[in-house]
Amino acid sequence: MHDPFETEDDLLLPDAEGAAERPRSITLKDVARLAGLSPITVSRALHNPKLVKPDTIARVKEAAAAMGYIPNMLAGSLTTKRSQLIAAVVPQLSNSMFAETVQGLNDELSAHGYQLLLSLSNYSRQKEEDLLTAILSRQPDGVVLTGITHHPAVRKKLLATGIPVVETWDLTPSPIDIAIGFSQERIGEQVAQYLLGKGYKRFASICARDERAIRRREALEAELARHDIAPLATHLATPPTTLNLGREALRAILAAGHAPEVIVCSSDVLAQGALIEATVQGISVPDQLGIMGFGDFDFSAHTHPPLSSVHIDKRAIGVQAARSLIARIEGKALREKVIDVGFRLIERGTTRTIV
Amino acid sequence: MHDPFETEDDLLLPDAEGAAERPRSITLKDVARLAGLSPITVSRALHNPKLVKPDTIARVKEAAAAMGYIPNMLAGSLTTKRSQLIAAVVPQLSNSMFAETVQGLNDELSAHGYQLLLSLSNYSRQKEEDLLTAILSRQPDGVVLTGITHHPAVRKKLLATGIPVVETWDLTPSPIDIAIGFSQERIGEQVAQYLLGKGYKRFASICARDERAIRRREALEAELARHDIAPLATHLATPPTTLNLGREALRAILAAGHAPEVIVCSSDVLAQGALIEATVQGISVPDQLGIMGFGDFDFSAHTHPPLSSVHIDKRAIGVQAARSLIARIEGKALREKVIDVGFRLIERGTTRTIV
DNA sequence: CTGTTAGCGCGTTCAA
DNA sequence: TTGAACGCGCTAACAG
Repeated sequence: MHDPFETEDDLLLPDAEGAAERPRSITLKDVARLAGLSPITVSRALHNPKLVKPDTIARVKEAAAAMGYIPNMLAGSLTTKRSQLIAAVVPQLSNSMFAETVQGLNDELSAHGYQLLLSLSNYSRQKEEDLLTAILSRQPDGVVLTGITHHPAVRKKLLATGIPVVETWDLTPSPIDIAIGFSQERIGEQVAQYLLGKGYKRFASICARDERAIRRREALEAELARHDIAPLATHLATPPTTLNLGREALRAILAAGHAPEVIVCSSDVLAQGALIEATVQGISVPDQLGIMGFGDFDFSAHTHPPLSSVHIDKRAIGVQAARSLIARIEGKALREKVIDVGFRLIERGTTRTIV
Repeated sequence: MHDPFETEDDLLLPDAEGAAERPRSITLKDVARLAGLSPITVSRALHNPKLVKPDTIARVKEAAAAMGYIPNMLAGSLTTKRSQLIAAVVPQLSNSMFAETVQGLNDELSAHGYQLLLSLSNYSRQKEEDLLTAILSRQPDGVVLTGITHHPAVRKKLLATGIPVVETWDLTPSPIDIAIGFSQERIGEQVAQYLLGKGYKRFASICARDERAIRRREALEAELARHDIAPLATHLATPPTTLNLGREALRAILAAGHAPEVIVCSSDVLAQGALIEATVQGISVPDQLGIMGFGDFDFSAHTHPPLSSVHIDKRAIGVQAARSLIARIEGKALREKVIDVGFRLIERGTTRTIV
């Protein structure tokens, strides 16, 4: 097969001074002219080869390659009403669990010919709403949101466009369209029960200023309350949660004179920070202090001692979101609009093993 | 101001069965009709208000809000040839330094009204090339790539379109368009010199199978060779680099009977793993074993002992990439096509302080 | 300040 | 199996 570029020895270099004068781009028409066909035949040869004679296809492909033809999807999507674009809004990428979800989402979308338009809301409802308008103006085939609480206009706009939507990292009986996540409340409750079962009585927590983390903590405290236990202290940390925030939080809690038996963290990153701080201060974990994390990061099994945590399949949330969206776009009926990916308490070395 | 949605009590719910029948979307024409104006006036009122009388603008805005009008950017971009879209290709997001760069890129782009089309290449040149075609078909105003080595077709296509391009995380005298990064070679060399200066003689390394990491290691070994030192062992790890990979690597190196004085890691994540493994094995760091990381992650200053590392401003690479691209798009002349963001050796507790 | 005309590049629809 | 006409929704260019 011949090199499609061998005749191109006159490539234009981008212009260093001022706006680059882009060469007028090659269109379907140009290819058609070279191949001696009509534009529509070229279009079909490229996207719907069954309708075209094999040698015509060959002629088209050769012409397209020779000219370095790249289709203009803006124009295509304008007619077909399909953009092959999925938009996702997550709070943050640095130091967050969402990077894994975005990775999963991307991988699955990519495998199905979709592309990802990514926006970061920085945990701001207003920002999310602003982003959404810009997003919808790109006519995405689907939208992935983080969480279930949004600016009221978000729900309204999304319902008005009728576009498939997945809300992630949480569950709700009344999703905008589809929800894929897990119950914060059940986690809080089960963590409480687990730790109570271990005989812990004096609780503290280090919690990110993140709506879901807060709901988990509230559920935990509610369960403690049912056992007549009030938490000693809660330290709030603004995301992104870093290891140092965990260290500082534990330091602050201890400096305030609290002596918790166990400390519940809203992220393993914070938990690892607490673990290091405890180690540095000569507090033995788990003998003198238990530490419970969240997220089961891939470092969590390998700290010393390894972190007890709550496992969430962060990647699966993204993969599943992509699948549901694609199914919806392709008109397949969904088995369920609310998918619970669950969670698993992981007992490791930072919580005591004997009661 | 009146609620734009209060008259909308007939929102269509997405159809659970089969493809959603989307309501025909509201266009500029619809808004124009309601406002009693021509479409172009509405367009101007929305995007070029200086050309329009204030009360006309008010009428337009009211009509647009009442109808829940969302512009169709595909159509707009088709005419203007400007998509307000920047495409970025990075190898991975999970557990990688690129998440920070993407975050910086996004934040800066977002502040200037651009959106981000994100693709992940999984360190594959071929995948990058495949992605690029899909990317270019969206008519992005600019492209951000990771690294300076690409499939030959990548350079060709990019030059042919004349689109602004930034290559990141590395430097080269001959970028496709713009390069923003740092010199792998100088890092390898300086790390070698720094460690030699500390009196280390027996070196091992844990290195990701990543082109840039490998070049850093090679530069380090070249510098060692100049001092007649051959490294004892190199352990290669496939990205994403996890803490456990670092632990395993150190274990493997020791099990093979090597007794390095210092171990150079291509990422702080690996370094932290090595640190933990050393601690677990009762090897005192830095007394019996020095550990040098790379990347200066935000946990690195807070491990115990804190990690010596090479600081890279990962976020700045993204921010700077956005700025250069935007400048280019707006036709401003760039001061330089190759921007060295530099690096800084950070001496902390995992390398010995006395010679 | 506002409107008319034309066309961006493509795919749907209908016809041959 | 191929083609012609048309329109997707918008804005540039020109007019008034």
